[in-house]
Amino acid sequence: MTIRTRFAPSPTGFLHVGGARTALFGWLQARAGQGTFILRIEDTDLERSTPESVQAILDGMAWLGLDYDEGPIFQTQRFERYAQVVQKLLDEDKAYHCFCSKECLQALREQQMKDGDKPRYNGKCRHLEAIPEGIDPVVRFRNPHSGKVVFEDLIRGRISISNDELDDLIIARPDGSPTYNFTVVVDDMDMGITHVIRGDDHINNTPRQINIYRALAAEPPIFAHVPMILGDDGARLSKRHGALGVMQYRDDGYLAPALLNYLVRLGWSHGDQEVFSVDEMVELFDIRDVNRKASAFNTEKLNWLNQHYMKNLPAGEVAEQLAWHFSDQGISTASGPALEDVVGVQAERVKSLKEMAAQSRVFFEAYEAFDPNAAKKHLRPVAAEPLEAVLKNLQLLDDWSPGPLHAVIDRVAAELKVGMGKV
RNA sequence: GCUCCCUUCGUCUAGCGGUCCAGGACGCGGCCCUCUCAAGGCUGAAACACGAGUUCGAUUCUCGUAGGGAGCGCCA
Repeated sequence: MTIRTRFAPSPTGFLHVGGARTALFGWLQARAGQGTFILRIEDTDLERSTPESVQAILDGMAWLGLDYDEGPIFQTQRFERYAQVVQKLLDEDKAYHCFCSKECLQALREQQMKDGDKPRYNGKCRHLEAIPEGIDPVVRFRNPHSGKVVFEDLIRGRISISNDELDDLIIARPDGSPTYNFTVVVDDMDMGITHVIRGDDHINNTPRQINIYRALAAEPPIFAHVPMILGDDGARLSKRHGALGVMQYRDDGYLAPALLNYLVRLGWSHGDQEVFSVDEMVELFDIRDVNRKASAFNTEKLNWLNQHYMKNLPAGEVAEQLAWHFSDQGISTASGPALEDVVGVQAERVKSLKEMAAQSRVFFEAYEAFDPNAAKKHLRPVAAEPLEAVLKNLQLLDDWSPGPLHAVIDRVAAELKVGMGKV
């Protein structure tokens, strides 16, 4: 069987680390089996979906190097297909129109909660003889009343829930637009998805989705529900509490391979190995080895990995990323040492590229100001002033020349009795 | 409230009945190296949530308890 996986975010914000890890797992599973990885944008919520979010997701995935073979496929472009399937279910009496008002359903829910029951639709419109006038109905899926749904989750193991816990969910709104639990099924079915790898907040939706597959006479895919990621403090990682978009990590000076490595080790391991190249991940990863419990994001460890990659990746590769930070910080690197050399000297002193650029600023300014060929005559007053004092104090000014960078760094640092972070 | 799910050092994890008075990594402490800061080497403290049961033997299997999470939308 050729593996087909997909990542299906809804474009209502940036790509955060939790989503990125889910995408990574799906991507790895596909790459490992020479399968296909598909990107699908779940934008059926017209209210909250934005083109900016779509772009943010695309940017995030591109930065991480998670390339997809098919897509992006937008659900909003498949409304015709959904309508067709809804009609089919209606024709086969596997779905029905429901005329209950939102208010009525709300009242029902409250009553059930009050009685200590699990709120669910009571099936009032299941067998309606008279069709009420003047109401645009929703369409509900006729869920089986008896029996239970059992499935083998690749990560959680066997999960079973009895059908009487489930109610008849709405698959189409009065205006005909489809709802999530229905579109996922139709899409995954149409796209031939073999492994559905998604966040474990979807576990509870899975049984009802399986019922829809059955109604459609389709074989359900294999499911793998990955646990969520908690914040540094162990609390839920939410947008307003520490959740950052992956591009923020780029801006903060992290290398994509470091973030990827960190993310893959969060909830997954291969013996005692900590460092994985992308190729190794592809070779060793198996979704079945993913842990069940939620894990807390640990920035300290990410920092360690980031530095590891700054030191061990080919300097040229790191320099490319570093260049972005120099320009981001408005530092001219026109004159001065080669960026590869900066990486070579600075990598073991800082935790991020952003820091590396910031701390190298003084040297680039020095090079510019003390250019032996031209700058001797016109020291740039503003930038050169404090630096000049430092160098004079170090008696470096006389013999200054763009020599070995690390010697200068070491002498400046020694004089100031601090790490370069303070310079 | 109801249903489903989770539980090894502070954190990420190894462990798939005896090899575990529980191993690795980040972080933290100490020592060494060193003109500073790092980096590097060595080293130390630090965990099987609790209670029953199964078993000759449980971190590992079963069941409870406690704690945590998710879902219960005409959101995805």
